[in-house]
Amino acid sequence: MSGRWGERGPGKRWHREFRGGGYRITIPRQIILQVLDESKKHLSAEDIFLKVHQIYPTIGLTTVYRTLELLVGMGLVFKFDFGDGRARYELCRGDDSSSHHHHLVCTNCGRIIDYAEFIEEELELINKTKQELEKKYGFEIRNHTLQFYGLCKRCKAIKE
Amino acid sequence: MSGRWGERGPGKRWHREFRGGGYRITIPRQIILQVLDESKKHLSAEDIFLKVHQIYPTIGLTTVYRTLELLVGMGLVFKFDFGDGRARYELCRGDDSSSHHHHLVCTNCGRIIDYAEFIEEELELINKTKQELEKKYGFEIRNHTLQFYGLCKRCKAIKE
DNA sequence: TTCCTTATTGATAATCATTTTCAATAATAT
DNA sequence: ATATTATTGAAAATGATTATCAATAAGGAA
Repeated sequence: MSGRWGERGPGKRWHREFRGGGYRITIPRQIILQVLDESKKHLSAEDIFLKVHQIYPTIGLTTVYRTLELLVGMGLVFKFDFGDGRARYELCRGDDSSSHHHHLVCTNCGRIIDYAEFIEEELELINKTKQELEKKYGFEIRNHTLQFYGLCKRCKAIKE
Repeated sequence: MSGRWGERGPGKRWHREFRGGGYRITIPRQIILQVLDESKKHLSAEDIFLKVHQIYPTIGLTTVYRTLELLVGMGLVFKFDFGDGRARYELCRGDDSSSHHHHLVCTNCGRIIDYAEFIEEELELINKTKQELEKKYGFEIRNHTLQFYGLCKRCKAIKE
């Protein structure tokens, strides 16, 4: 409320990543990170803009886009797409089970389900694949998505 | 060359799917399908437009978009996204190994690699997951993607 | 075949998410 | 405190995709 994130809040938390890259730690950036940190779900740029706007009304949508681009480049945020024309963003949270991006997407209504079944097994295979691909193609892999597309129960029923 | 696709070419091939849905089999649709069928790679709408244009110069970009949307809805074409702001389209070719959508995407330069390593193992696990998810969530799953994001060899080198 | 109905087409304009531009502002180093 | 320069936000520009609408053509009926 009293605007001193720089002392012990999110501002401090990513201090190294920012200053190491020559980037400044600004209020808008701190609040965007705070919003991402407090949200579990895949947010669109506008979702983020609206949430930040409640805390910091002078924020501009442009700044949100720019900051997200920066954070993606820094590897702090993961950007992905469900095919509905708007990108989604999510804070990277290490390799634990809360950071996987495995979804079930309805191509008709756009509904998205984060599933957790087989996550352990999947992550094991994916990790193995990842290492092999990094070696073979010289990539530095930072993230992955596994998405299933189809019709959700409701849309399937509507279409008979 | 002599434009008689309706006799034994692609026009005939998807006759059932079209007429069954009440859709008409038109020249533009046949050529779009022909182009998709002859292309292995994930094409953007504009890629497809340009290829169709060489065969059928009066084609309009609008028709390409509309037809692709129709084909996606019919389940004949798979639409997906690499995060570069334009959708890609690919003809569905059954469940064989030529129809997987497993990619390695460079988030810096946009390079895309279709990899084939571990495909068998992956498909096995994915198929198992798919069936479980269909049962649990009532989805009718039609497709999936598995994508790894990161920096390609070249971009990694440039950034030190 | 010829005509009729209506889905489809293609040019154009409209949308919508994302980027670019640029003068004003604010975060750091000195 | 001050100078330097990254960052911001408003507004305009971009680029992919979608909606509009009169003209055309596919497929069924006569």
